[in-house]
Amino acid sequence: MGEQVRVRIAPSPTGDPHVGTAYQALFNYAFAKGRGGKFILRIEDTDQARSTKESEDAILESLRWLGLQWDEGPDIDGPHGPYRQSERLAIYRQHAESLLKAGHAYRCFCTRERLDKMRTRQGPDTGYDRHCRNILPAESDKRASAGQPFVIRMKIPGEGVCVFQDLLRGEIRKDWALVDDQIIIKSDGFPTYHLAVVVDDHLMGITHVIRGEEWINSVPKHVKLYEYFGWDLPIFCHLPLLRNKDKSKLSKRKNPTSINYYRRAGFLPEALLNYLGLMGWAMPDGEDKFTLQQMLANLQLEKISLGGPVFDVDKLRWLNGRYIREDFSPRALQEKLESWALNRERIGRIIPLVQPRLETLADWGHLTAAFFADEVPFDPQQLKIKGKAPQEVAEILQFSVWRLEEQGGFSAKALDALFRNMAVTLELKLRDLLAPFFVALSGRRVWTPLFDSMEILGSDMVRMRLRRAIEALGGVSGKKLKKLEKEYSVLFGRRD
RNA sequence: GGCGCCAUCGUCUAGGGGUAAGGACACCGCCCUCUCAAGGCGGAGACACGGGUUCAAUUCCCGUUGGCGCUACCA
Repeated sequence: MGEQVRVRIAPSPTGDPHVGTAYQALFNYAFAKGRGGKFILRIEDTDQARSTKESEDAILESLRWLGLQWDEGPDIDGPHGPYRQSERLAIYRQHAESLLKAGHAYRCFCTRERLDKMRTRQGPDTGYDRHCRNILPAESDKRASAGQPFVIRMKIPGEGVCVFQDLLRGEIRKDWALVDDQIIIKSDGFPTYHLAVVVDDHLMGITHVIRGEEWINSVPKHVKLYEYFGWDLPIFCHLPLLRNKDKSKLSKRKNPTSINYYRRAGFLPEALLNYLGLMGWAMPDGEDKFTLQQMLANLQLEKISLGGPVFDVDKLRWLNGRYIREDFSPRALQEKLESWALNRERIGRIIPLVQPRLETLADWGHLTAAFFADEVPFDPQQLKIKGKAPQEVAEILQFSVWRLEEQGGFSAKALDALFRNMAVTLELKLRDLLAPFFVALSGRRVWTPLFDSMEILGSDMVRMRLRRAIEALGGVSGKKLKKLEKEYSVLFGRRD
């Protein structure tokens, strides 16, 4: 009997809770629970600029909604806490110090300017030129204590080849010469992913590192760190990446990726989970519909197929339909509908908006339909702003999507300010600017007050409908997007 | 560009040296039916290409091509 299985999901709280996170969480969870192991949630918030508490809360909430309950996490203390990396800074610093002392790492005092210059000089292919690698320790200490800013880099061998095992792919090898002297502590004192993940996975007793394929190329860095620390390697298992229809990595521009969107659009957590379970894996009997319990009882990681699966909303809808038809009595469905949207709370928020516009009680139906829908049908011809070409309207909608993404809260008041500001910036009358939003969000030119309605609809659904409108206007191509981003940063300030 | 990973119907997949290459979504047709769904039945639809290995390759090996990913003081 080997040691107990311990796995983790380690999301970075930098945006909407992503279905890719749910996908990774599902396989980690099912693997651990299938063999009496533990499933740990760790928040990787080492990017100070992009991490937010709202995002973290949303991620926890959506994983709970899916029913993937963790055994240890930021809100459930365990023997290896804290489970938020920003609260573990001392641990990383201490480990970085030990590498420094052992000569496995060094301070790098290079400025951004020097690095930029170096890169343009030698092209983008070669990594850091190891300029600071040979600074004598005494000298390094002196400069550091003199207050000169620095990062800490790990030493990577100049030659030889790194060989490691991936549970699904077998042996993988990569020349050390192609690996960079990775920064492990940033100048703000925070660790980068590579240090933090290795230290935490070890300290938290993680036995199987199950994560996305995008990490394969950094495994050598991790392997080296394990070696420097004298720790045993966990088992690496890199899952394929979920894809858009065009096979690129699943992205919100081409697909709904926010778990909250699916929730709002009326998908059931068990159906979404089941669908995700079909990505790269199949039940032994080939049955498409299965419960989490059945999945964890049957999951064998080795059986996962490696072609990147395309996320097909149509099949998800079909599966979701099966759950609705097969697993609910009319009574149970009624309750489900009530908890989803047909409840006093939600209807209570809508009433004040429609009451002034009601001539008969029956007008309720068409006036509020958009609040209970996923897609709303609209006539693309009506997505107009006075004096603007359709393509310009699409660009303005794209700007608004970006602005809304940056928007912390989603209150009517904040939206009011946001759109007024946008109207001024774009030199448009608010009324003209808003016209296509009414159409995109409700399918009609007139609706209940926009900002209040948006608040009720929620950020995810609003942005989804705006993206659909952008598509209907011919979309924004990749090339065009770059240009637009520049324009955007001029008009509204930097965006990342 | 460099490096890494990957490759069965349009999509998700099963399979594996000798199969009629199986299932599901989507699509088409028929049945059921007050409509539409659902359901039933049927249809069309795949082993990327080229070399090996072998009595025999879709399956094993190599190459090509293609796709994706990584190439940040982001994860």
